[in-house]
Amino acid sequence: MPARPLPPPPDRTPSARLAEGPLRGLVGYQLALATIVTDQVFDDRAGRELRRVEFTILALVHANPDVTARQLARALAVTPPNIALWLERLVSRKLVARTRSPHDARMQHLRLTRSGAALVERTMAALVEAEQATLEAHMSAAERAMLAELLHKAAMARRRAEPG
Amino acid sequence: MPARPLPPPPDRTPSARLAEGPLRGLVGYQLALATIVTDQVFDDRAGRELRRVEFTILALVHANPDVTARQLARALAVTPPNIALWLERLVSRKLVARTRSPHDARMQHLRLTRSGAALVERTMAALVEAEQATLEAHMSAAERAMLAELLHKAAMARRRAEPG
DNA sequence: TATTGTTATACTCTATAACTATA
DNA sequence: TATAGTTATAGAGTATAACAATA
Repeated sequence: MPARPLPPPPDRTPSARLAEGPLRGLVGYQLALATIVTDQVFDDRAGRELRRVEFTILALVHANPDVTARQLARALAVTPPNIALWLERLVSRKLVARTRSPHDARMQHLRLTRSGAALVERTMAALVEAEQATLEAHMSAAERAMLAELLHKAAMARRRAEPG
Repeated sequence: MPARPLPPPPDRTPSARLAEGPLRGLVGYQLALATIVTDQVFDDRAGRELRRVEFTILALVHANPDVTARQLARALAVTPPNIALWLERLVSRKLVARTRSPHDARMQHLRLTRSGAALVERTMAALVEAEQATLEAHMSAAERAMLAELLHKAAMARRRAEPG
């Protein structure tokens, strides 16, 4: 029979065509490789204006007006000192506004400024579009939605490190 | 009607119950949160012996005997200087053996030592078991397999930074 | 001249501990 | 005594540039 170019074997890493072996079914490993793609998407479309953590903080504050730093830290599994550092940068860029809680002066409530809201909305739209454009060659819209849904379920398995 | 405890609204972050808003469908965001879970799994079950990158390198070398450092760097999107650092640590722990290529003396082929192979096999089994135990309350085995499959598809969308 | 791998180095990000202010 | 937030600081990880050896 005539020679023909062999199709590359399945179950191989992107970019280097290495066999994955038992890594193939390991969720943690596949997460790490998929994250390379979404990190590229973010860096291309938003990396000049925001870090990934910064974007996520802005988006969560946008969806949860008057959230506190502690709540953000828990949601993102970032330590309180580090949340304080990121918030400091966002506040100094006038993207986030802090106000002391009238009920408990230890807490401060966070809100986006007008420019913060504009930035996060613009960035969100760009990222949704870029994710779609990047992934659509390899998976359908339904598969993308299913992926986000399954990731959400997996994320719910997080062990609680701190109370409340 | 009688008061009853309200069920928590859906589409909220783990651990802090923040609304996700449009983040809900953003694959990159859900990846980051799901990664928190698998990182916990890894740290609990393997973190005392190996870093995540180290485990992945060992597993890829195991599945691809005589792979080169450059191939590993491409597969994992790690820069060549950093792969050299990780390999140096693994070689000094006698988990990986380097041999110069007879065909091209610039390259070196990597293989696991006996103890490297034993370690990666033991760790792999522990991680598979721990992932299952951690995720099974929130998703079925079929959903886990689907998740790994969709992640693999997403990972294939990686943009090539360097030639072949 | 290009490629593999390494060394040197600076930078970013993170974690831990200690501190202030409030409850 | 506990909690929210911050400051100080050390460590881990990463990236860039420059270099050596080989092709």
